[in-house]
Amino acid sequence: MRYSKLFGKTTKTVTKDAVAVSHKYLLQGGFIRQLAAGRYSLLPLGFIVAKKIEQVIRNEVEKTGAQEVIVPTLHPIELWQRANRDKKFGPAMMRVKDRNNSEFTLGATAEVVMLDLVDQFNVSYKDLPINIYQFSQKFRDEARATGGLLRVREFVMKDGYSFHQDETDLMVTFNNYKQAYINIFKKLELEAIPVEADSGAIGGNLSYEFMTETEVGEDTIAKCNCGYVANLEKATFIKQVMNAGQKKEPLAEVEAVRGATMEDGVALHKLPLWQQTKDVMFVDETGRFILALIRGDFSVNETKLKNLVNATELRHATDEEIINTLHSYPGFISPVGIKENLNKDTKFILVADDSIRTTINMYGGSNRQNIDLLNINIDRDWHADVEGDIAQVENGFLCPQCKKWELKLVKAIENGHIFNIGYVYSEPMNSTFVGQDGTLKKLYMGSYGIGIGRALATIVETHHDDKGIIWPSLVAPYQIHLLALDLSDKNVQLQADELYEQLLKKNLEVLYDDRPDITAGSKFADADLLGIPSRLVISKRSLDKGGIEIKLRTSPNSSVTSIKEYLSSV
RNA sequence: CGGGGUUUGGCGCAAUUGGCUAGCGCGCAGCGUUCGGGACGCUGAGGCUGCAGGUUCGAAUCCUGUAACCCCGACCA
Repeated sequence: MRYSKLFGKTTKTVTKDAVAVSHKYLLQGGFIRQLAAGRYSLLPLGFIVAKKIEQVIRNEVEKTGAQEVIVPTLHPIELWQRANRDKKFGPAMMRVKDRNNSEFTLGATAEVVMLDLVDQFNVSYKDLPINIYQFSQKFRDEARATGGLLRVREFVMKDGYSFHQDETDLMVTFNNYKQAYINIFKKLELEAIPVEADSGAIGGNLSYEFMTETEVGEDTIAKCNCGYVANLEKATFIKQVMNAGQKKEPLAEVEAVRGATMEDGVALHKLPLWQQTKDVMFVDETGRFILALIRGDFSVNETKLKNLVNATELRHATDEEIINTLHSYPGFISPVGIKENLNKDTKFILVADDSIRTTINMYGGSNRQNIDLLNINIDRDWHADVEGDIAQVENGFLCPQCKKWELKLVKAIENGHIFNIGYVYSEPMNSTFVGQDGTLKKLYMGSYGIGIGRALATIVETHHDDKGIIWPSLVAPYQIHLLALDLSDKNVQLQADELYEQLLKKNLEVLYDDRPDITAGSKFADADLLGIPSRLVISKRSLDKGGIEIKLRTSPNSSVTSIKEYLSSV
């Protein structure tokens, strides 16, 4: 490609809106342009990279037996409703109507469409597993798009789906896919760690996210030197026993004129934070109140809580609700006696983090203003409806795996996600296959996604220097960046054009900077910015030295070789 | 959705006690000199100052409304 003819140019300045490095360099290099918030065009350079990433994915994924298909972008809303997905995905779904007033959703993911497709073939166990995938535009009305290509509202995703007789059968494909993803990210030179994760809106009981550590990541993962890694929504830690063995003292009521914070409680009672009860009141999407109880030095992870109590949405209860509906008082909520004060029609559940068992004689509110209770003990003074882990991991907490080292929280980008979905969709959609015994059985399902644009941006995030991008060779838009300097010199011009033609004849991917009136410095700067792996310079000077100068983007040094020699080496 | 901010040629910015023809740099086009790390000179094109309404002799500047975009948070594959 002659650079003079390439659509999309480099720019010296870039909008101040570009905060993430990848956003900045991709704009500056002419890889992408923004249309609207979270909606980007890929220019030729960006599109070539995207296609190369797709090819890497295609090659690896097909090793799992996956076959490529393509399904429509607009999905009949009824299909999503049948699978109960419209509620789970909710506001992130884009909806449109056609002229007949039929409602569609713009595909945010395609589990139900693929399941419906498979269903049409009346499959038997002999057909299974079925393993299909596509590359297609996905639409998600994200609350907030950020970081250029890192989180967008419209993007190309590779989404794969597999259908099985049972979980055992799925696990074969699932593990193959896991390996395929590991291979893909290795080839893309993205260090993506498989992390056990929450399945979120896709559903299912086992999922792995492939996380790449970067400063601009929007997810947080907990890591330990021993190798333990988990998404914050899933990560656990050792909750050390504090005073659990001690003697239980009698429950006592004391006056407590204090503020509503944990610190106020510590200051007033001169007792450790961990001995205080933390009482957080949530309301879920059904209007059910959820009192989450946890040791004072921990905090509640809302995703864990949601999963534990089967809620899809949580919000904090308002002061007004705490006073009028729950007959308690903000800052003085207590598990002791709260249920007895409720009206019959108030839906309420009391959840305790298991850390509550590591300490006794706790102190905290009494559901009345300015009165605290001392020596609160579970089982004696109150009972939890549900007990489990709802605690948020924090830096320095003890690793649950090795039980020796501290967990570190790091920022990461989720670049892929594979799900063991099970019967989440085949159940409501009644999707079945004929088993060996002749009876109908439910299809067991898995799904596997990678966002192309996000992978592209993550590569830039992790492969750049202060001058620009450094593309891994497999996904570089071109392999060779040929710079011709001194083009006013006829000889140089001739030799450069000739060299370009020769390289093309060898089927090499060459970007030829043939701009006649651009200074050397600009061409070098652009070459650094674009990040093509190997740079060739042909100029009066290089020809005087015997040929062309070769420099790799990754190296500060260059060498000169004759054109003939170079051509025979590539 | 809550908090903060921004909006002036393609990009980065300036001009507000309301007042000349809305400036500057980059970029773009033409000519010339240059030519190994973002050269220089001259010339030129390019703006309904986000949009709508209002106040005024006069609005980029004041008022009202509205939209888009960015950041933090909430949310989220």
